[in-house]
Amino acid sequence: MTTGHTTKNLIRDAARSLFAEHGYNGVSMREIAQDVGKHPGGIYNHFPNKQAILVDVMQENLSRSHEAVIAPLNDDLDPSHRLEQFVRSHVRYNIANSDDIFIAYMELRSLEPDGAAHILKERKDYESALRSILRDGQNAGVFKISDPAIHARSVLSMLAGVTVWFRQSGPQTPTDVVECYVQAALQSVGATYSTPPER
Amino acid sequence: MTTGHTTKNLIRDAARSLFAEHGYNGVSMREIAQDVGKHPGGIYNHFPNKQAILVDVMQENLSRSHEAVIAPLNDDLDPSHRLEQFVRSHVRYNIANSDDIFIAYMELRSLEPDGAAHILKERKDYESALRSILRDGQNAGVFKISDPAIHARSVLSMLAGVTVWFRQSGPQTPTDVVECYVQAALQSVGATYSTPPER
DNA sequence: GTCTATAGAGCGATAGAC
DNA sequence: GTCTATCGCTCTATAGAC
Repeated sequence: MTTGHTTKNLIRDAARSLFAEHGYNGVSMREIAQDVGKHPGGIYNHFPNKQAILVDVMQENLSRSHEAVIAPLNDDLDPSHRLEQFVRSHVRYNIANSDDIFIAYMELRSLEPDGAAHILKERKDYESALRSILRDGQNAGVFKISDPAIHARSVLSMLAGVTVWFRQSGPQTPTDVVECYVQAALQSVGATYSTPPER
Repeated sequence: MTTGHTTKNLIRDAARSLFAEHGYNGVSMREIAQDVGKHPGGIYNHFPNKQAILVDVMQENLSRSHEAVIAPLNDDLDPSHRLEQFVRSHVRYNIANSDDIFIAYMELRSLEPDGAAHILKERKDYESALRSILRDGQNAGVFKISDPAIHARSVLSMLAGVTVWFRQSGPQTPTDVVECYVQAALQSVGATYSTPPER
């Protein structure tokens, strides 16, 4: 996913994959080094310590997901279509970057306080973008929700779940899965969902 | 949560709490021992190794949640009310046992193959109980879902998310939160949700 | 920038006295 | 069943040659 084959990027890519599979505490610097074909000490020429690799992986994901999901949101759309736009690009991003999403959810607790503060703030921004869509829809009377904050979190955890089970090699195509989650997410806040045009 | 204050139960309780906070790989036998006021070697009088503690914690959760959520399901009810019954008891259980739910989702990858096989089977049974409710509702024409299997997983991950943020000390009461998730879950499969009687 | 070598600490697990 | 003591191993991180 990272562009450029510098050693630093190779280390980040290897760490992302290993962290997603075994967890931050389940991966050693030796394993990361071996994955990029280098010797253990060499990693410290590119990152000051193990924690910095985790922070780097998480921050890269946050900026990429912001660019892919939050930035394109069109404020001129009505709440239902804005929500649909959000959910569709969010699920697409989750499927295409499942390792990152898995890490974002699982390894918050592995962050030391300094890194955690910045990353938690970016996560809050992401959550509040969805929450404001839900609030608009509630005020406009097109959503049926009793608490926008809780419904925002419930939608996000629902959509994060796709990374746990979806595999490109499985029976469903990404497009099928995206459409299914769009339906579930829109319906969960009481928005009307209409089947997309036949493909 | 475990009844009886035998040393074995105290070890299991301490491990559950520590595993939920720092992850299986982030907790040492020494920390568990210190939490129960014993010395490290003493744990091995009650469990053969660290992995056995994790398996024990997970299995206890599976049997308790089965008893609390799956066993009471009333097959005579129509799909909508059966789903509502499932979701309500499931969310209640998740809130009251958030450490267990967190561990069940996060530490599957920390299980060695032997323990994983049995626990994955019980999880599949749990998921298929929900899936069969969804299929019944789909066949009866009362749910709007394009794939019962995906919607079942999406409901379960939505409901598991409550453990990430809900705290008893927060602004919402458990009853409020349960009701909100019941609404979101029922609406997500296109079932009609009517506000519960005023309390 | 990459290597070898290793320091220093913490890990799971065991042995044996009581 | 609990203690003390310790083995053998792996970990993160550093030092210094090339």
